[in-house]
Amino acid sequence: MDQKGRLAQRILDRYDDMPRGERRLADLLLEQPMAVVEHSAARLAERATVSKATTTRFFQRLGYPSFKAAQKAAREQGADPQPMEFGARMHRLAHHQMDLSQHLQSEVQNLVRSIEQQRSDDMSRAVRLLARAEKLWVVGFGDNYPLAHFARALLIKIRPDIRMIPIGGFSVPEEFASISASDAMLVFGLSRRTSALRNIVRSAGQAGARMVFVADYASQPPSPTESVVLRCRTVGASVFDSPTAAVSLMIYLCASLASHLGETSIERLRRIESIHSDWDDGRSSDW
Amino acid sequence: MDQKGRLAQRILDRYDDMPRGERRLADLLLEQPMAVVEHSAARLAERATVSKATTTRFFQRLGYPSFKAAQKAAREQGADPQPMEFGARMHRLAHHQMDLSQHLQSEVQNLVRSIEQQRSDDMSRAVRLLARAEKLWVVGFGDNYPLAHFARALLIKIRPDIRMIPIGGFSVPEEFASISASDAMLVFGLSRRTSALRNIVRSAGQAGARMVFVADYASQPPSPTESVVLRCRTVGASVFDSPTAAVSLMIYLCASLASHLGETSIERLRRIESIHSDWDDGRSSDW
DNA sequence: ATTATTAATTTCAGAAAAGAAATTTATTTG
DNA sequence: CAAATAAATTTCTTTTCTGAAATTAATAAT
Repeated sequence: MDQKGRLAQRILDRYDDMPRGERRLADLLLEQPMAVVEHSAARLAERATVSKATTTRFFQRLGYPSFKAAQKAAREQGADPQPMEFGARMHRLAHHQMDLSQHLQSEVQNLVRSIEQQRSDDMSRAVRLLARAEKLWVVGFGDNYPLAHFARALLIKIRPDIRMIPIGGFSVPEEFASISASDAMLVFGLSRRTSALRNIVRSAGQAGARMVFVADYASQPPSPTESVVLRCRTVGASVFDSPTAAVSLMIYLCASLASHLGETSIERLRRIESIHSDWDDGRSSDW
Repeated sequence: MDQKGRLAQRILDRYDDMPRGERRLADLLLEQPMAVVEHSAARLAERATVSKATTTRFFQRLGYPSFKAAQKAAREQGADPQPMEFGARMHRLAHHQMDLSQHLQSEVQNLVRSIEQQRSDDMSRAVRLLARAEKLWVVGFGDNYPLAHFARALLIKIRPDIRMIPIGGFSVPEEFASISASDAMLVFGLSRRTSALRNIVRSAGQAGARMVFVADYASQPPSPTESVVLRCRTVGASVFDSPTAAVSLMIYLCASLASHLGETSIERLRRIESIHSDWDDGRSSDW
């Protein structure tokens, strides 16, 4: 009935009733979607510490006639986006009534799964990387802009020199010119990635800046050395993708960063708080 | 140092090598941490569609001598996180109790509680109100600005005439002057509410505009007739308040609105999608 | 205190999963 | 084209998981 989706989609669809070994493969492939085209089935098995037999069964369970078939499909769709998704969403919008509990379930799953899958050393690498940076660039275009904005609002509370890209209506290259090898960049690339984003990432890489990518499972960010990829599940119960898990992860990331920075950031938070109360930006309960 | 970990922590520790049935229980308990004290082992089994035997084994695998022991431990440790004052937060930050599983639990609780408490007729009133409006104003200052921005990004996909306040560096009254009685306003007032916000709300009320407030539980928005208050839990596990639930609620609200608007919004979404692909703002999986 | 009731654990047999090895299929090389 | 090699799949066996039923422990009622 349903259109055969991308590999990641198929995995998520069946994730809940996969046995342990297959789940290991699932996790591996969600984390590294390219692995399926880059490695042999045997190598995948090895990396997931699972037998070759299990690997074969895994791809069969996903509905592929064979591993090769899955690999081929992935290779073809790899550069190509998922073509049918939009139509499917419209269909769902038109016919399904929105159901809060369904939404809740989906959201909680996004959260739980995203956080479950998070490698704690990735997280702490990200924190160290952001802490060490001289200037910190926060980048997000289109739908990712509010997310970037949100992250910046958190970051600016705990350390100085946080810059947004894009900003106002200013031309990006002019602003971006001042990036240096001692800087770090927090890049939001959920769902749609514009060429502007690609350009920036490339330039930042050339400038030698470290990067933290916030991505969904479907995408494959570049991974230069010393960059970190934080993946979020963004499945939406209806028309829209959900950045909820990404937001949540940012809160955790920033809290960790604050903790890592220690007294410096505490002092900064205090100062901000005191300025606020000077200005009487109320925390009172009435509006 | 730390006592035996919290339930959620233990679950996450072992999650990766849990068999399927136990994972069902794990998911259930991560999503509803209170379930372990509120229900019997048999009831948990039932809710996770798993046998009682599995439930027993599950808690044993987690290292508890028995289900009862786990329940007792949860009851003692389990009082859910209360909002803390600034000082307490600083203290916690300084003493570095950053724990992913705690964050997760707090976030899921925020989500679940926020959505559970939502009166469904409030939701649909909000939808109708936003659907009927001629122009739609989205308002959020300070920390609420990214949220407002995010909401606007969703709304503009499904209907025209969405205005942000504040915008750019423009003076608010000048922009705001064009509000009319046939307009509606979506107002974000989580945590800190500035005087600018109060002013706007007052003026909008005088102009006769309908309003949807997104507020936390601590605050008491004004409630003129025909306005709706959507409350969100924003308790953070660490330094920062968490707008996660608010984000999620906005997604639902906007999806419902899209559904309510029907063909109009579908058409609009299609147009947007097609413009995107014209411009080749890629949905490709590479960066 | 004894019994009745309910809840949790253990036992046990059948089902599912997983790996090793055998087999088949594809690919390379002579 | 055949043989050799490599890769994927199946088969077969062992191990792990699971639920039903039996057992034991806890709680309530008399």
